[in-house]
Amino acid sequence: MKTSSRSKGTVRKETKEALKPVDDRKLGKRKAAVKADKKPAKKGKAAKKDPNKPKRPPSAFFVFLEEFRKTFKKENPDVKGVSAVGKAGGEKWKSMSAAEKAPYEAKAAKKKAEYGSLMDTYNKKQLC
DNA sequence: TGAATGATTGTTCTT
DNA sequence: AAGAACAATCATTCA
Repeated sequence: MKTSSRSKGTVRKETKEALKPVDDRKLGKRKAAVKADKKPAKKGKAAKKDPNKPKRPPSAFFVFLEEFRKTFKKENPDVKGVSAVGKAGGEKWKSMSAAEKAPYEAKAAKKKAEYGSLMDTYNKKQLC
């Protein structure tokens, strides 16, 4: 459903240039396919480049995943690995309708608002 | 023993 | 406009 969730207005029309740059991500291996190859998602600190850089708020998908993980693990206590929940969650996420994602998006929207505030502070620091 | 990885999508920043 | 990077989780795995 591309129903376009871009109701934000960021891109009003942009003609047909961004009609669909690429949607065949194949979802096979996001590692090198989606991005070159950089995932310092270590446990310590992934990006400690900027001390004031606020962490990005969890997206609607993450919010849903957070709750989904509990349910999934609860019904599948034998599940091993985060990829299992990730795949299951991603599959279900796509199966969900906009109405179902609404509450999750609402939360994500709120996070974005708070993140915006932090960004303002971060911007001031960067501004020298 | 300890640190790193893998997998999901989304959002946001940076160029 | 387009690309690149990172957000959480947790069992498994390499040295």
